[in-house]
Amino acid sequence: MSDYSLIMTEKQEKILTAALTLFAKEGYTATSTNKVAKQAGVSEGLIFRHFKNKEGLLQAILQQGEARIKEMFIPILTSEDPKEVIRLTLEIPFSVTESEFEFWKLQFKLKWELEYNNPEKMQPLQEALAVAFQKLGYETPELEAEFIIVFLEGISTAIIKDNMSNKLKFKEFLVQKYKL
Amino acid sequence: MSDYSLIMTEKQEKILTAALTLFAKEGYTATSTNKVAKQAGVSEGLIFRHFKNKEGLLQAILQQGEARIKEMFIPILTSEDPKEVIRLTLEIPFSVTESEFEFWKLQFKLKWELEYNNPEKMQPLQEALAVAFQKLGYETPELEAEFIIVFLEGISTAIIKDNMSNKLKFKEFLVQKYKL
DNA sequence: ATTATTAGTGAGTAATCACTCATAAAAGTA
DNA sequence: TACTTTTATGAGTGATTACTCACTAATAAT
Repeated sequence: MSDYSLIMTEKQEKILTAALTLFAKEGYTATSTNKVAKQAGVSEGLIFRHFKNKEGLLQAILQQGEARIKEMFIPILTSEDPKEVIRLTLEIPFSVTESEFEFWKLQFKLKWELEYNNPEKMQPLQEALAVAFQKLGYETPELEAEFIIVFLEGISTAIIKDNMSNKLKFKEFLVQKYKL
Repeated sequence: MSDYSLIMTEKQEKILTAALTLFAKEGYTATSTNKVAKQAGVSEGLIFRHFKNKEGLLQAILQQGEARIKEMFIPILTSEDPKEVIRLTLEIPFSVTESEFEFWKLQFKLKWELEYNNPEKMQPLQEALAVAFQKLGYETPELEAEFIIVFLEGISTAIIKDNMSNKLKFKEFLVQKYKL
């Protein structure tokens, strides 16, 4: 995976923004580079000048987004309080801001559209959860941690697809369930 | 949604089988009708004779598969034993047979690729779960039911993507968690 | 001021897309 | 057997695809 410079021209950023929006809404394969160019108000050729090809454009988007996601994990991975680790983890899908929403949706789409499979991205979080459950005296902390990770996939999907009856109530329910 | 006859020629079935395999593996949009025809050993025109267009082909696949899925739900929805209702529900993703696996994968892909969104498909199951949890004296049976439905999405994803460390152990863990 | 480098354009290209259609083979019916 | 209907083919079509390239505009370096 090659790196993309952080210094960008105005048009380069407009391409990335337009592509993220369209990829998240219509899907990567279904979005043509022509469409991206029009949305960004840019000639189609410029996309290939800056990002080499369509896949390079996608990689640039992913690189930017993943850097932002990693920052979200820092407070969880550095916390010493086991209950806080669990609470912060469960809160992740509820705290996805408007601006990050598109990127989250894109990631879920890509998981199924391409063989963009990286469960190891959740590994550090899962290990932190296992430690937390152990501290709290749970019998099988590793399984409890895996349970949460698996569950996280479900909540995220429900939230992104807007299939959750009442987010706040559900969140309170989770807090109660784990006595956080 | 139009109906597709259950009586089919040999080639018609070969088209459906090939399309299911390819759609599940490569995705609906990314799979060309030309590819389907070649995999089925059939001329491309035949697809359009039998299924009108590419979307009709997809609908025929979904119609067949959904009928099979519905049958899987019958024993759960008719059971009087609340623990059995919960146990059978949690067992669903673990009991997806080899032949049904492709269809399950396709459904998950379509959920993100197209706006093929139908959470109401799970509604009867969710209601049955709510009744079950109420019978067992849970404080908030509706939220417990929603919890299971949300969780089901996570387990199914993990199993389809083969991200589960040990299916059997995890299943036992769930049984213990709900004292089934 | 001159040169070199980068940013940006837009017409053009081969390949692929879903889909049509004229025609033929096969199957069903009388 | 003769006729009708259905099944099947495969070449062909216009639209769209990702991508190239010759060229110009702007910026940076000497």
